[in-house]
Amino acid sequence: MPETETTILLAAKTVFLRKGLEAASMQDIAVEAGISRTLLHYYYRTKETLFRAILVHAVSEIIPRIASIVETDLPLMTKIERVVDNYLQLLLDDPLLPHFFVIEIRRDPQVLVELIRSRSGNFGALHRVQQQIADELRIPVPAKHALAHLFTSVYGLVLFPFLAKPALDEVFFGDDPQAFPRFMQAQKPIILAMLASLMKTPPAAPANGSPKAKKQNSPRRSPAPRR
Amino acid sequence: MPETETTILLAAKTVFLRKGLEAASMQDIAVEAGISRTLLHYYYRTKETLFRAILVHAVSEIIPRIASIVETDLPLMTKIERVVDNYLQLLLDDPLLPHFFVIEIRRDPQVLVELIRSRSGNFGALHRVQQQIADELRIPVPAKHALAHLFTSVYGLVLFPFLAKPALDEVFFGDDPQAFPRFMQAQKPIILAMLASLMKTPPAAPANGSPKAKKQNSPRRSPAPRR
DNA sequence: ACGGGGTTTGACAGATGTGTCAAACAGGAA
DNA sequence: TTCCTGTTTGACACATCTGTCAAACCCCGT
Repeated sequence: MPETETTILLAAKTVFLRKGLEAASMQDIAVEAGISRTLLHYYYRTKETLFRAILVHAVSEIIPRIASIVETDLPLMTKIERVVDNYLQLLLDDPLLPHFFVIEIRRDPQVLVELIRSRSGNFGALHRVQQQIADELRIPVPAKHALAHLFTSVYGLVLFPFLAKPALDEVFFGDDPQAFPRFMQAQKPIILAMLASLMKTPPAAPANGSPKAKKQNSPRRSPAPRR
Repeated sequence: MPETETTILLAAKTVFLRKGLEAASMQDIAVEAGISRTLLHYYYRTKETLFRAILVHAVSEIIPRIASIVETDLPLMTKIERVVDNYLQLLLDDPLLPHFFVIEIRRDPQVLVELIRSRSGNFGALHRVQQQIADELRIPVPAKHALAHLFTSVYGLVLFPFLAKPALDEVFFGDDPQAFPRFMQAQKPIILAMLASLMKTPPAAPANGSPKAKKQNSPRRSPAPRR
C-alpha cells in the first residue's frame, strides 16, 4: 500500500508528461491514481501546484547531471559523448520527457528556461564556452551562436526519436516493446559519428558502444514536495 | 474583406498548430478569426471536422513534395539535400508545423500515419530503398531499420530547431524576428555535413543553397568509428 | 418595396473542468 | 469509551466547452 502522495505524484507524472498542463485534467490524474479528485486538491491545492511539482522534479532529474558534465575540463567531444550517454539512459526510462518539454517550452518558455537556469549551477558559464565551441567546429559560425548550433544538433539527434516514437512503433516496430530501446542503442553510434564529424579534433578514443556500463538507477527517491 | 471560409481556415490553422486538437477551443479560433463561435459550426459542423481539414491541408502541403524527391533516381545524398532544403523553406514559413505534428503523432499516431501514407504515392516504395540505404551507411545497421535510422537523423536535425525555437529565442535571439531564420541558414550546412558524414559515397557536388560561395576544402578527414 | 436564400448571431442545453466545504471516516491518545 | 487530528469523499458553485436552434441580418433580383 504505497503512500498516497507518491501515488499522486506518479499518476500526475504519467498524465502530465503525456498531455502537458493544458490538455491534462485533474480527473485524468485522479483516475490514473485510483483516488477521488478531491483528494488531489487536498494534497495540491490547484492543478498548477501539482504541475509545478512534476515540472521541477523532471528538470531536477536531468539538468544537474548534464551541467556537471559540461562544467568539467574534458575535451568537447568527450563531453558530448557523456551527455548523449546520460540522456539516452534517462530517456529510455522516461520516453515521454521530450514530448513534455516540447509542449511546455511552447506554452511558457520563460518559466521553463528560468527553471532550467536555476538548476544549472552557473548556467552563465555556458556563454564562456561559446568561443571554444566555435573554434572546435569545422564549419565556421558566429561565436555568439556556436552553442545554439551545437545544442540543436545534439538535442535534435537525441530527443527526436523519442518524439517520433509512436510513429516509429506504427511503421517499423509494431508491438514489440523491446524494439525501440534496441533501435536507440543502434542509433547511438550514428549520433556520435555525426557529431564527431563536426569537430576539427577527432575524438580521443573509440570508447563507445556499450562498455562495462553499470546499470544505474537514480538511487534517490525525492517524493515529498510540500504543499 | 476576405472570404469567411479562408479567414476561418487561417485562424484554425494558427490555433491548431499552436495547441493541437485537444488544447484548442472553438472559442480560441473564433476570437482569432474575429467572428462568432457559432459561425464556425455553420461552416464546419464539429471541431473534429475543422481539425481534419487543417490536418489534411498540412500533410498535403508537405508530403507530396517530399515523396516526389524520394521517388527519383538521384543519389541518396542528393535526395537528402533536396529534402532538407524543401523542409527548411516550408518550415521557415510555418514554424509551428513540427510542434503540431509532434502533438498529433502522440495523440493519434494511427490516423496520422495513415493520412501520410495516403498522400505519399506508393509509400511502400520506401521499404524497397531500405537495403540501398543500409548499403550506403558507413555504420552497419540491420537493413530492416536502416530507413528508421536515416529518418530520425534527418528529421531530428531539421525539425528540432523549430521545436526548440521559443527557448532559443529566449536564450539566444531575444526579440529579433530575423535571428532565427538567419540561424537556420547557418545551421543548414551543419546539418548536411553531419548527414554526409554517414555516407560511404561522398556527395557529388557542393551544390549549396547559400549564395555566398564558400571555398571549402573538402573535409575528407572523417573519423570512422569502428566497433 | 418585397421576398427569399445564404450568412451570422444570441441564447440555450448538456457535458466536463476546477476548486471549496462540510461531513464522514479513520486510528491513536487520554 | 470519548476525543482529537489527519485523511478521504460527496455535493455544490461556478466557469468553460461543444453543438443546436430559431431568429435576425444582409444582399440581390424582381
